Amino acid sequence: MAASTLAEVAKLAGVSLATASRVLNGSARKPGEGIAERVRAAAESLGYVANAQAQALAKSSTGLIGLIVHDIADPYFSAIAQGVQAAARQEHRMVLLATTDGTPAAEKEAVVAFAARRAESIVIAGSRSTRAEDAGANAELAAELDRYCRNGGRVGVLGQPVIGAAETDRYYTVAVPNEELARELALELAADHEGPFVIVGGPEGLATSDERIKGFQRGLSDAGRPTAELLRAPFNRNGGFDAGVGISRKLATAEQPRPCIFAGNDVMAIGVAAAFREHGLKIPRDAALAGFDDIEWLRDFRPALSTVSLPLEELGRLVTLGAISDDVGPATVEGSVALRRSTSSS
Amino acid sequence: MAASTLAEVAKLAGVSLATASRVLNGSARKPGEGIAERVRAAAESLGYVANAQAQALAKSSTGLIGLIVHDIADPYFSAIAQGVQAAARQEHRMVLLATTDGTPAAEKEAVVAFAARRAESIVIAGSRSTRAEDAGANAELAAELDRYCRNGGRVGVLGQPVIGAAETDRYYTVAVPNEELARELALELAADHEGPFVIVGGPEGLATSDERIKGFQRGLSDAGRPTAELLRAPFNRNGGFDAGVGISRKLATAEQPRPCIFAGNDVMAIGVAAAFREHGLKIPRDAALAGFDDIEWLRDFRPALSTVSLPLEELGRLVTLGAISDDVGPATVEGSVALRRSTSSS
DNA sequence: CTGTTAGCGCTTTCAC
DNA sequence: GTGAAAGCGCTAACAG
Repeated sequence: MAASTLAEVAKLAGVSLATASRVLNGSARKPGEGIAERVRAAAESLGYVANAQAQALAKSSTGLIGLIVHDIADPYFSAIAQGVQAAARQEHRMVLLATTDGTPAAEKEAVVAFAARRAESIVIAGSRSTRAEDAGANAELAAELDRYCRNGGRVGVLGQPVIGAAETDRYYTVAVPNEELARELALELAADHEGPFVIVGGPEGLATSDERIKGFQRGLSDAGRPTAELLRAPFNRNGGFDAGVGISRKLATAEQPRPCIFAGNDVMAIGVAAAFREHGLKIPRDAALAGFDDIEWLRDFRPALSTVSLPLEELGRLVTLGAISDDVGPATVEGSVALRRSTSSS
Repeated sequence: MAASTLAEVAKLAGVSLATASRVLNGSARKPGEGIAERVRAAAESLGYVANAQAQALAKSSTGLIGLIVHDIADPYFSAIAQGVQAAARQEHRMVLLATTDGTPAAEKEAVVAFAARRAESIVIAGSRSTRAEDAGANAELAAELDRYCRNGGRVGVLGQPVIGAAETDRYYTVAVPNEELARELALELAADHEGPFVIVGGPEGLATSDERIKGFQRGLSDAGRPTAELLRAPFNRNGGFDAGVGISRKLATAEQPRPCIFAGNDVMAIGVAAAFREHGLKIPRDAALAGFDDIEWLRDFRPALSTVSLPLEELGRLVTLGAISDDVGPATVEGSVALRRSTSSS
């Protein structure tokens, strides 16, 4: 990567390094227009492109922002990434991407890599794990993040605060009101569903999933309904599918009342629906089905999926802005229940 | 971003900068284990994280790879990004992300930014535009890319080669056989569809779209069928929807034979299907419908969409590997026609 | 307004 | 094996 240097440009233009720097890369002091013109011409003719590494080193500011997601191919995360990218662009930052499959250990590695690159902010999206076996890795992640903050970094967290983080004033958290929204969903669902409720949740300890489950149960309880049966499965499409297979079998075996299934997120719900189809069952005829997230690419799915709308891209924007500047007030996220055909009465 | 420096570590360990460097960051010469241990301890106690910027400057190699996509929220691109990310990780590189909405001007800007960051390779995904009005911007993009190559960069191109690129030996292109695959699709479709064919393509000049259209028409012709009517719309879900509305209206107006619609990509096809639904028309009853790409998140859509499967993630992996190392042979992409329910006979 | 001169943090010959 | 010193390309005081 050997492009021409500022020194070469300066020499060609017959000026000093400092002057060349001043005209090419912004500075308070503006050199005379005649000189400036010569420098620009020289730069142009040499195809000069400033070395951002060197600039970063010299002024210790990189304009980099690190983004950590579980899986960039997951529409949930790619929508968020879009928002992050938009905000970064608006603020003249570049984004460094890392995917981790949600494992705290990989997240920690990503933080180290970003810290090495001297990213000015790190945005970390995706649910934290509260499982006992992840406690160690979580602590390491928090420690790494704290160290990063102590060295001047800022971090934006989407969802739940990082477990065990200390330097809290350098964290900007945009919390998603999972629990409250899930409660509202349960309330609305309970209003016109007679039968029993079943929850298809993610693995225990996945914070987002746990919050949604908890909120949904609470809503049910508030509506005077019995607690829902809880099924656990991977928090993705196939997890939903597997759970759906189980439910379908049960429905086929015995004469059971029509259940209302709440899946922890939209893609799980889609999995449940797919399993139902394979077993000749129909939604909403044989079961009501609701998801969470309102993923854009799933909106054309039929029957239209009842879900909770989340402004994913906006979330990404907000957390990024908050992670860049420290005078961004706390953001409140508005989600809303969207009842559609998958939970209609029959 | 002021972390502790190598110098501090060296001082604490009571060794020279050089030695500290050798033990902390790999080097051919291995200092004695006793010394090494002291250095490591010092680094650990100071929470030392090497400054990648400084390293990059010193050894002029950044380990950065730039990725340019139209829209990271589009499942087509996010699948590719996943592959790019995987390859980058495997090769110990970090990826810098830029989104451009497909405008050559923004792509050029991204290239400049990556060049400034001294990214070692740039992967550029997404269709090139062959429209006359983009010619200028395309030329600038090609010029920028060429300059980047001349300065030692390598570029990986997914889809069509960059128009007007000169330094071709530093480009690694993974071409998608759009035309041939579209032709195969047409051939298979023609085998059991009686009625007329309609193509819902992207705007004229969008290379990917144009290739698919051309291949499809050729396949039709090879099958002894008349040329399909061609509708143009934005190359996304809403473009498909709008085109679908038009087709639905026409179908409703006059008594027409059941058409077979080929949409330029899956999301357009989904748009067409949505429009049909809104007009009370059913697929495949009132029209056969096929897409292209076989987007993973759309596989649970019903009726199952006939399409052409493309190994998107693998494609991302391949271009990236090719853009990193120059001894990666040309890759051949295998796509395959997947006929499903959306084009079944009735 | 322009030029000189220290660094920024690290790698890497080259001596010892 | 270890250390001293010269950069890598650029910015930012500080002089002139």
